Amino acid sequence: MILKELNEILKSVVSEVAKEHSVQINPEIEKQIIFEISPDNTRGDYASSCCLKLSKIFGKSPRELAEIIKSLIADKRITEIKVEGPGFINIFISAEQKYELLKNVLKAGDSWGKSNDSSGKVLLEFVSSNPTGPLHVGHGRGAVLGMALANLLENIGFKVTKEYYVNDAGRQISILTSSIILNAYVEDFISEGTYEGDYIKSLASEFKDGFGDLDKEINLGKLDEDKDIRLDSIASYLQESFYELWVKAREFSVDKILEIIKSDLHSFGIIHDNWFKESSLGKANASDSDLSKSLKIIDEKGHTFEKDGAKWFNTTAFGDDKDRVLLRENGEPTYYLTDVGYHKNKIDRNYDHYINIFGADHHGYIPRLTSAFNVMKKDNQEIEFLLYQLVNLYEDGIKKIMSTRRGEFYSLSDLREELGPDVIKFFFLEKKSDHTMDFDMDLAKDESKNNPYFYAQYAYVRCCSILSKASYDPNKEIDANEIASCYEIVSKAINYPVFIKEYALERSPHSLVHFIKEFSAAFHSFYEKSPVITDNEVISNSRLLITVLTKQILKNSFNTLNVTPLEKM
RNA sequence: GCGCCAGUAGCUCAGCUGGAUAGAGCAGUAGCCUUCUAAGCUAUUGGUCGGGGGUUCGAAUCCUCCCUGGCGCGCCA
Repeated sequence: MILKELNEILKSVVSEVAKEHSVQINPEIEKQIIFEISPDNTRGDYASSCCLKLSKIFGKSPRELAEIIKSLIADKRITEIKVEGPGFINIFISAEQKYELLKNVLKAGDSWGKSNDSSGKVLLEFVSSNPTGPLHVGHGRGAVLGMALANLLENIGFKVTKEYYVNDAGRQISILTSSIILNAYVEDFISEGTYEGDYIKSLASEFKDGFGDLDKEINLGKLDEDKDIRLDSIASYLQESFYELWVKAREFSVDKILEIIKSDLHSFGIIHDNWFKESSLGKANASDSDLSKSLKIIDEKGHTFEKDGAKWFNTTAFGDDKDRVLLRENGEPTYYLTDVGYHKNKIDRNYDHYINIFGADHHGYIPRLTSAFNVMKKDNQEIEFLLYQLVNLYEDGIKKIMSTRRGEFYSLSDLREELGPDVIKFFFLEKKSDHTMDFDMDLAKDESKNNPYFYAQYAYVRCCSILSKASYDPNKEIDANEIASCYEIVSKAINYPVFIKEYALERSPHSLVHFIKEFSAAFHSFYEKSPVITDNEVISNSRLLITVLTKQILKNSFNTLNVTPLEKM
């Protein structure tokens, strides 16, 4: 990469000057000795503001320092170097050199943008929605974000494992199991608090067809008025009196709903490598379970205490605002402990980076999980969290209500059936994830430049359309100046790996969407003012090269976002 | 009350590890189709970057206080 090489030249020149002036440069400042990619050609191809930052320690004015550095920079690819403004160094690359650099893009093809700059294993956990129903629209945002992030990280050399944590134990699953049994075998019951909706009814009837009739009747008897007490007593009654039914119904429900979730995800092209079941963590009192192992470590490191008959973890020592209970007064593990155990299991699987994508409503959970992780982790392991905020759907300018009291809700698959997966992915990724999003369904359906998804796809379609009529011939003559005049397309193409790396390290797929929008705009503009297929063979071949490059960069970008580029519209 | 996230053009949002005149799309205004898809392009109007202080050569960006909005603060999961 030319930018990397230019940065090395700049660094060595600066350190040379520093030596002459007996100036010490600390690593913090050294990081700032770099060139940046210029957004337009008025300031050259690359610019550095390092002299503004270094002027103080050199005891010289920024411009003065810039002139010294300028005089020492030499590289055959640079045609011009200028000191401008308060002390910026702007450098210009020759058109011929740009053409040479573009050949690398063509050579790399689909792998342009990929690198091995980073290394290490990443465990990326995302979605992890409870297997109690189909995914809703909000889950979709987390799912799409996770997939795009995984692709970005893989582009720059990380080995990423995508994991889904399945909460297949606990109270919600008991309620789900009860819901299925009640719907299958009981005529009339109080539905408040149970899972409802068409998917429950159809699963219940499917289960009844498979399991058959019961040999005794379910008699719920008198039930408490309190919803939670009622639900728990139904669950324990069913579990005790109909054990086989209960176990079968639970397995059936979880399996079936996981199938629904998987199919929701697959229809968006989202594939998890690993489905980790909470039930596999074992019991807290089993000596070699993940739960007991994690308890033991936190205990041994002296971070637990007993209070009110429960076992606590002093997470406040790690920045949490409250200490947290691990084992309840009755000896049962809390949900928190199961998550701690899950992370113990993750740690033992020896990854370098752990990334958890959570809905923003779980942000309060981060300090306590980080506390546990840091107590249990091995050296050099680190954890980070990415949050995504709510999605509000708007249709005809009106906020769409996504759930009803009957448990019927407007699901992710409903949205997909209405719009198709790709435009949804593009829209979800367009905004920063940690920001509430208004999703305009009318705009998503619009087939005009107002819709950024169509606008970008249309640029790709135009490339394909041109290239179906003529092809770039690398052996024929080109006009380097003609190519270099397409500054934005050329600059973005040459520097594409730099952008990808930045977006991956910043964990910001939304920046790639903005890149695509800008890049498409640059191509549409080019398309209007520069007819590609002309009588002039040299000009045509040059413009065909621009078209080929655009197609390639758009393709690689769409692929990274897990969006399928359209060849025709 | 405490914590997290946000407040940038009429609307939807970029920019935020300090740097050269604050960007884009929509909406508004004025133009461009015998020519590779006008499903598009060009030009232009529009901003005390929520408000007050501070840090410095320089602040939308960092610190602090305040205002407004969203979310979260269980021995629930």
